[in-house]
Amino acid sequence: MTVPPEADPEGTAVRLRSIPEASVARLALYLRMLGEFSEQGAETVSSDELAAATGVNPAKLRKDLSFIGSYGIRGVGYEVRPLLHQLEQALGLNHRQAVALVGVGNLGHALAGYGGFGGRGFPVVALFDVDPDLVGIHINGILVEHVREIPLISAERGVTIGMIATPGPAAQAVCDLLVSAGVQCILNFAPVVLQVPGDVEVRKVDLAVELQILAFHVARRHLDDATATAVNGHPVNGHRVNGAKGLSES
Amino acid sequence: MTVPPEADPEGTAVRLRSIPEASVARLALYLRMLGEFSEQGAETVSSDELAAATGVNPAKLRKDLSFIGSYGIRGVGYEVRPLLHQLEQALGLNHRQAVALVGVGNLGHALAGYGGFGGRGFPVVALFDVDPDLVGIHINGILVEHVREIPLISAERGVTIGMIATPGPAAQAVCDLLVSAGVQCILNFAPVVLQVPGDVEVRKVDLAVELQILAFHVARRHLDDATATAVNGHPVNGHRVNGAKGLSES
DNA sequence: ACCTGTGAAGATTTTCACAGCA
DNA sequence: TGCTGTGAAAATCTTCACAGGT
Repeated sequence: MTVPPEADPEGTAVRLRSIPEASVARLALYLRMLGEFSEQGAETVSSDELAAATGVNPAKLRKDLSFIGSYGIRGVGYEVRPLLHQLEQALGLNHRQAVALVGVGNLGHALAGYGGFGGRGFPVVALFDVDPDLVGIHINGILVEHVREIPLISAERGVTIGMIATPGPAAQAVCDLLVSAGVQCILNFAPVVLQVPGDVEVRKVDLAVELQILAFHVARRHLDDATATAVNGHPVNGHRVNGAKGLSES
Repeated sequence: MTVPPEADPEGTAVRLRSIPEASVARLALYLRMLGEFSEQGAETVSSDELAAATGVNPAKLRKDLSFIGSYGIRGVGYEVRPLLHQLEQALGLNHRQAVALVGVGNLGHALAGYGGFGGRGFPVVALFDVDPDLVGIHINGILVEHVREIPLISAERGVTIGMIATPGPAAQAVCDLLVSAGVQCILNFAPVVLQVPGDVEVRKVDLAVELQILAFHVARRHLDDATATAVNGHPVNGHRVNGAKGLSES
């Protein structure tokens, strides 16, 4: 028997389930920007201010926040501190998420030393590689261990997120090891599509693809300019100059 | 006078303009995967094969390819080699794109040494930083120059893409310098929203946000499991498990 | 007067399903 | 038969515009 489509009407948990995927990505953005507002001593922000700071449309932002049931104050805005906590809770940042990083070559080494993780509630608690020259060294005070230790050590240290920064061909095997250790969330920097069970979430960061998307836009722009010039006699400047627009992002 | 909606019927250039943004991102993916198929000596691929390899729905893939006017062969599939060239052309990879990288701290240093760029037609031709300890050193054979040289050197070396890997507070100033040098495409790793003129394209890669999105999914999953277990008596395992592919073990 | 919360319209993207060709 | 190419339906996401508090 399957789960009925509408179990638990008005339940406390269910509202989370219904946050659109696209909104989740932006909520994370709002959270960081709110942190900065908070550090600067702001008590409240309006949707317009926060929207400008994050490059998002204000109505969209309000709708995003409405998904986590936030309470803004009409005529005023949102109280920074409470909103911040609400976002943290919605994003599951109440309990720390321990990160294991596999592959400490070029990119991996940088990620291991990158301050942006630990400071934000994602401490890197384990490093792995296969290279005998790397296994045994310390990076940022953390010992690099052999990949074969992944299952044991991940379980031991309560790893919930795995980052894969290995060469492409090694990624799937590493992924399988992480999954076998119970890791359900994987951030994949390797240029391959990982095969995982349905209860594992994978996100991919693909730098070469990002550049190619940009390359496409250069090419298109040159074509646009050429045709527009041919018709108009002078180049176009089509888009609005960014009152916080146009940087739609994912 | 504005540009007429349908100048150049059947023209070679215009079709490019109409590729949906979401498709462009996937075309880059197909391109890489095709490269691998090609290396393995495949002559043709079906949309199903390529879709499986890239993790995309086959119908979506066919539609994506139809935007660049590709000619597949019914009953057979696509010829790897010609399709590859068509994709390269559509993505603007016929002429090399020179990349300038600003900020060679932790992350930037790794990016500078990352082989995935130069090998794919995106040679890094200039490095910049403000830190006196870094200015003057060589990374991968490239001299790190002072940020103030950005306008001059970028123009000299024909930079078309800028990558910003500085700390957040420095990013906007660096961005302005790149724009003043005529750079129209920027890949931004700094955790800020850049303000740019309308003719400049920015893409953002935000690692902390990626982790937070994952964290959200862990949290949601735990809630789901809890409720599903409560209803079913055992945890759910929603999706298909995806026929054991490949690169097995170590 | 100002700003949130949201129904409804609009735009975009995904998926289906099948005609048509090799 | 097998697989592409594509209208049309469905799903998702964005934007508008305004009711309703403060």
